[in-house]
Amino acid sequence: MKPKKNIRGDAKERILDVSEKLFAEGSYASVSVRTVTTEAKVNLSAVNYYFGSKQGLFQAVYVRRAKQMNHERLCLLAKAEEQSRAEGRDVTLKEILGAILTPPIFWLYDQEKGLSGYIRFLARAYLEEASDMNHVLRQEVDVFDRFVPYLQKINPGLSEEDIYWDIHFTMGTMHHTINHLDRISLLSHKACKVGTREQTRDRLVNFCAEGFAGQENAG
Amino acid sequence: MKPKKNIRGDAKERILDVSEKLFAEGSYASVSVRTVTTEAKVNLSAVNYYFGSKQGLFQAVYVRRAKQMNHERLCLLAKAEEQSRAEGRDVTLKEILGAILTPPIFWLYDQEKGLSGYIRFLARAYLEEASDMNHVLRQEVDVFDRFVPYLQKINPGLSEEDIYWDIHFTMGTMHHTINHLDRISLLSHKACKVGTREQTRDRLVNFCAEGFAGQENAG
DNA sequence: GCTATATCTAAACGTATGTTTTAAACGGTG
DNA sequence: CACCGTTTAAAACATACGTTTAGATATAGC
Repeated sequence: MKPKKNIRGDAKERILDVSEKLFAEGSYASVSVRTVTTEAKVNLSAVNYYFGSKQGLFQAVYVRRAKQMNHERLCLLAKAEEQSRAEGRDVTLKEILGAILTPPIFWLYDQEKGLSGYIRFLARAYLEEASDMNHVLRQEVDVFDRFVPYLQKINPGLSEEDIYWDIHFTMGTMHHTINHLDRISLLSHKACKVGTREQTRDRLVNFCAEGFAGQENAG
Repeated sequence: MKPKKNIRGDAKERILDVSEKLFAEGSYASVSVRTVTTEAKVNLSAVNYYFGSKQGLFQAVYVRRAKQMNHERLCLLAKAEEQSRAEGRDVTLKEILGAILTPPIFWLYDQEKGLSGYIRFLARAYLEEASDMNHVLRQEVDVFDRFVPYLQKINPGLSEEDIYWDIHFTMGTMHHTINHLDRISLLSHKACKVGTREQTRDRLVNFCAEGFAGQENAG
C-alpha cells in the first residue's frame, strides 16, 4: 500500500508545524499535547496515533529537517573549497565560518516555511535534559568534525583543544543570536537594528573569525 | 516582633537551595513543587506559605543573589580603573571583559556555596517565557550600560550599535559556556579539558577581545 | 457492494500538578 | 500556665496532564 491519502489535508504535517512553533517558544515541559492538538485543529489523540507519545512527537519535529541544515553547511563548504581551488588559494577562515553559520542564520530569518521555528526549536533542544537529546547534539558535533581539519590548516598555531574551544564559542554566539534576536533591539536600548540576514551573518562571522586568533597568545 | 526564629533550621533557605539547583538543571515547567519540597525535606505547603506561589519561589531564587554578581562586576571595573590610573594608562579591553566575565565564570566553578547553581539558574531564566522574566534581563543589561562608555573609548572606530552587538556576542559565549561546560569534553571528543576557572575565563576573554575588533572592517 | 486498512472522533483513565484548607505543634511573653 | 503569632503537618481540592480505549468514518482494492 502506498502512503495513504488524507481527505482534509495532512493532520500529521499540521501537528509538526504547530509543535515546531510551540517547542521553539517554550520548553518541552511547558508545551502540552492539548495545546498542540487544539492549535493544530486535530483530535487530542492524534499525537499518540501518529507519533506514539509526546516524546515521539518531539523527536519527529527534530528529524523532519535534521539532515537539511547540515547538508546546506556541507554544500557551502564544498562550494568554498571549489572556488578557492579555482583561484589557486587556500580556503579562508571566514569561508569556513560562513559555511557553519549561514544556514542557521538564514533559516532564522526565513518567514515562508517554518525554518525559523525549527532553528529556534533546535537551539532549545540543546538545553533539554540530556539522555533523550544527546544524539541531537552528537549529530551537529559530528558535522563540525568535518570542518576541524580546515580550521587546523588555516590556523596552524592552534591546538586541537584550541580549535574546539573556538567552535564552542562560535556556537555560543550563534545560539544566543537565535534565542534573542527578537529582543536585541530592546536590550540595546534600540541601538541594535535587526537588519538583514546577511548583515547579522556577517557580524557573526567577523566576530568569530577574529576570536579564533585570540587563543594564539593565550596560556 | 523581630524576625522569628526557626527551631529545626531554616526551611526557607533549604527550599531556596534546592530550587536553585533544580531550576538550574531543568526548565521552570519541568520542576514541580512536590519535587522541591520532597528534596528539601519540608512540607508540600511550605512553598506557598513562604513564597506565595511557585512563580514567587522562582523570583525569590533570582532575587537572593541578584545584586551580588553585578556588584562583583562593578568592583572589578573600579579596581581596573584605579590600577590603570595609577599606571598612567587607559583601561584595556581585556580588563573590561574580565570585569564582565570573571564573576559568572568563577561562580560557575564554585563548589562550596550554591553559586554554580545560581549562575546556571540565571542562564536558564533568560530563556523562560518573557513577561515574568524580562526584568531579569533588564537588570543585567543595565549593568552593561555602565561598561559601554569604556568600550567606546577603547574602540573609537565602533558605533554604539557595533558595541552592543559585540556585547551580545560576548554574552553568547558566556551563556553557552555556562550551559554546556559539563558537556564540552564529550562534544570535543575529549579534546577539551575543563581546566581551571582562570583558564576558561582567559579563553573567553581572549576570544571576545579579538572579536570586538572584527566589526571594524564590516559593512 | 464488501472487506481491509487507515484516519479521525469522543470519552474516559489514572496520575501529577499548583494551591487551599484545617488543625496541630512550637517558642517566646505576660 | 495561658496566650498568641508563627511555623509545620496532613489532607483535600480542582484542574491539567499524557495516554488509552472503543467506535465511527472514510478510502482503496477486489
